[in-house]
Amino acid sequence: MITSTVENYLKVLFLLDQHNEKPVATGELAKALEVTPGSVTSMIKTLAEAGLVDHRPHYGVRLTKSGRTLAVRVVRRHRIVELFLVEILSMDWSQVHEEAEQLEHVVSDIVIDRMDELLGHPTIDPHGDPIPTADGSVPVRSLKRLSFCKNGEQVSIARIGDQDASFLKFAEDVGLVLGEKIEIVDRNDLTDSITVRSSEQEIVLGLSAAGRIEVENA
Amino acid sequence: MITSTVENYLKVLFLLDQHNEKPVATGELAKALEVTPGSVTSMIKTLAEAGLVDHRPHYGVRLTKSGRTLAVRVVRRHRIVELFLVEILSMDWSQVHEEAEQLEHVVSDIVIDRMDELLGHPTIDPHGDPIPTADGSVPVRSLKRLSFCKNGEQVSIARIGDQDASFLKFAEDVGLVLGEKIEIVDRNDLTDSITVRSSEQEIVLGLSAAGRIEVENA
DNA sequence: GCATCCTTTTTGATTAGTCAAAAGTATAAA
DNA sequence: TTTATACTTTTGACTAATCAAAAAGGATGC
Repeated sequence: MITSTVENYLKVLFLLDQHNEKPVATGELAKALEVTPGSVTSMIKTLAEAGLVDHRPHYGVRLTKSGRTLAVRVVRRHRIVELFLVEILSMDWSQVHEEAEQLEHVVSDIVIDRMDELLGHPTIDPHGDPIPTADGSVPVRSLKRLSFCKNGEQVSIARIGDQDASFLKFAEDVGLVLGEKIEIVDRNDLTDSITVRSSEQEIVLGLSAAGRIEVENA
Repeated sequence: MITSTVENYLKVLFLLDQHNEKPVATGELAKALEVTPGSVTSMIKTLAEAGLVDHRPHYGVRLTKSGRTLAVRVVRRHRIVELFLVEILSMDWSQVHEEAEQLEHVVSDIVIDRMDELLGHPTIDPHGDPIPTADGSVPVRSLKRLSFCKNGEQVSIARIGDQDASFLKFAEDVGLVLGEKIEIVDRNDLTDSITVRSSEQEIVLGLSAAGRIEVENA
């Protein structure tokens, strides 16, 4: 039986593996899952025996095909649930991650299908992350970090993947919401900050905060 | 921490305790939870130490006040979720019990409140069972079994608490749905059956099946 | 009063997942 | 080459929940 714990290991492995091209280090996984490295090693052993991951000791872990399939299913559930909570239950953007973290392990396929239908087969979740399709394909978006934009560029907010509720709340408050068009007013390496103008106001962000926001050309 | 297992023990204890006036026997609990009697005894010991139940060995178990409070919260979550799945996600009556059985342990109070609001603060779930209020009170309905009705009585369907999906499906198919008005055409002890007329058709039921349907005077 | 039967409790083992701490490896610096 | 450092793996122990099987209670019949 696939427990929630296993689902979490696979999901986090999938999410970490997207950025890195290298296999995932056990320590990295331990940090992301908030367990000790020893726990990860022993669980990885179990997952490897079940054929869900490939493990080369002292090197790293990678999902197998069947591991990836399971992981993608969990991610799909998570993202559909998040969007559902925001759109249908009018919940706050910043609250839904925690909630979805629990629900992703128990909602049935039937429920997910209904939600998907009710939402009109959406392709992105409230944070701008792609929603994997029912057949397991994961759309890829080519986005760039706001911190890499140049003066004068016109872009629109495409993703704020951050899971920190207070950052999300701040972004929403200053009008940095998905789809919002902004112009780069001043990107300043000296002060380590970037100033952008939305339809409503000018906002100054530190470059590291701006790095957590992704945009596409408007 | 309150685990799902503990929540299930408390919930089942609450539901069993409603019918019986005697304390619940461990064997009864074991049957309802589909575990061995030994498992129940050891869990009951744990619950008793946590002050959630009173246990008199070789006699029976009863919820304490705090145990009951927790149990009622679980039942509230279960019933709101069931209704939500039927009303908002258009799921089948017969499927939602299983689903709610999982969800009841993970949905947050915020989500339950939103669902409750969206549903217009309902008082009964899809099976006709009362939905406990947020402050923990459980409305009582005075219903009688269809099998106890007399010829000529006019009643309306008030509750079909059965959790067997195929029985629920049958009831729905023949139009025995909540609120439906029916008349008792022939209650026959000899053939152990009862014939009722709804607006659409005449239906013959065995008395034991009729015992699983509860009605109120129309 | 005592044997019988059914239920309950106890005992010992098992599984999943975890942690703390010890032991082992790889890499980079000296 | 040796040593230091950082990371990974192993080991042993613990908790929650379970089961199977043995032991103990309690009610009933005679």
